[in-house]
Amino acid sequence: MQLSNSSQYAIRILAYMADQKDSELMNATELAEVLDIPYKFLAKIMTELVKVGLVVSIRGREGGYKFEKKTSEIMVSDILDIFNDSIKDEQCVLGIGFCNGMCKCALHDQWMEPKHLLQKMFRESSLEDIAGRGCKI
Amino acid sequence: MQLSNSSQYAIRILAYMADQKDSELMNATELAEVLDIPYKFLAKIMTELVKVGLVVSIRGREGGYKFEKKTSEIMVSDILDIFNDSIKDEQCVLGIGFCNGMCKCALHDQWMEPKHLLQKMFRESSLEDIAGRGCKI
DNA sequence: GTTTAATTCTACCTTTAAGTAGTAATTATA
DNA sequence: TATAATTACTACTTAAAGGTAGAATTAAAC
Ligand code: SF4
Ligand code: SF4
Repeated sequence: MQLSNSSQYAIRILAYMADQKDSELMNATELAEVLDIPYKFLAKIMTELVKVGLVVSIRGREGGYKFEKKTSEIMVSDILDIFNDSIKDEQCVLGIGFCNGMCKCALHDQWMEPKHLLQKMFRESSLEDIAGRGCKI
Repeated sequence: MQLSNSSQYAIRILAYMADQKDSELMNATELAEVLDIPYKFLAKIMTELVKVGLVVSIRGREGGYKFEKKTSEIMVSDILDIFNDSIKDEQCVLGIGFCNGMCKCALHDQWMEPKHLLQKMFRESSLEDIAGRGCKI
């Protein structure tokens, strides 16, 4: 009942980047150091973020990563999607989900409300919301 | 963002057992067959359920498993606890949770409500509630 | 052009969850 | 007492996630 490591790292990376508005371009070495994420693993994650178009990479000397879109337009759910961690509409709490609407277990209806709250939270919170408070996550 | 396989299986097993009130004692072979869970894996899970005292096992010929407590007294969260899948009070949505109360990200407060709903749901739903509807989960 | 600081790629290693196999122990029943 | 049916135990294998290493590639700077 938790996000994958990759999602957690990705969120922390992007939130940190969003915080450093002044220095547009951030390199992997610094990110890994300050966020205490294994350098190579971070690089792997960054590559995925680039592939999916959230950030762009500038290769070569003086290179680094920067946002492709405004941080207010990048939602947490966009990040979770990449690592297949977002909550699908049809997802059962238990993860079982054979049961059809006709024959519901006691949890079925109770799950709707927290599910919607979570989806709303992930879909409506942008990186700008998460960062921009002067504190690291 | 999902329960482990073991938790899912355990819930399905116990829910099925709860449904079969007539035949008190259920054996692993039948459970594995009807629930379509690998026999050996099921046996392993059952051993854990026995260890933790949710069910008792009768060994030897004509043996099997039966509940130790009333199914109305076994809560979903009791099962999740066994496989370390329940939602801890201090658990952050993102799973990060370095952040103290002083410096909260935008998700921090939004997470409280769905978290409490989920905890309540797991803690207050018994096996009797989940089963007893004539449908398999 | 060469050097150098940076990203990217491919392939591998490690750890944990999931699943399997075989055998020992237990007990009702014939 | 022998047999068959059943759980318990120990150890292994497989699959997936998490993480690492090193070479290849890129492009600024000199
Ligand atoms: S009825 Fe229960 S087990 Fe089935 S899909 Fe709904 S919540 Fe999941
Ligand atoms: S502030 Fe955000 S990241 Fe930190 S513990 Fe709270 S929810 Fe988690």
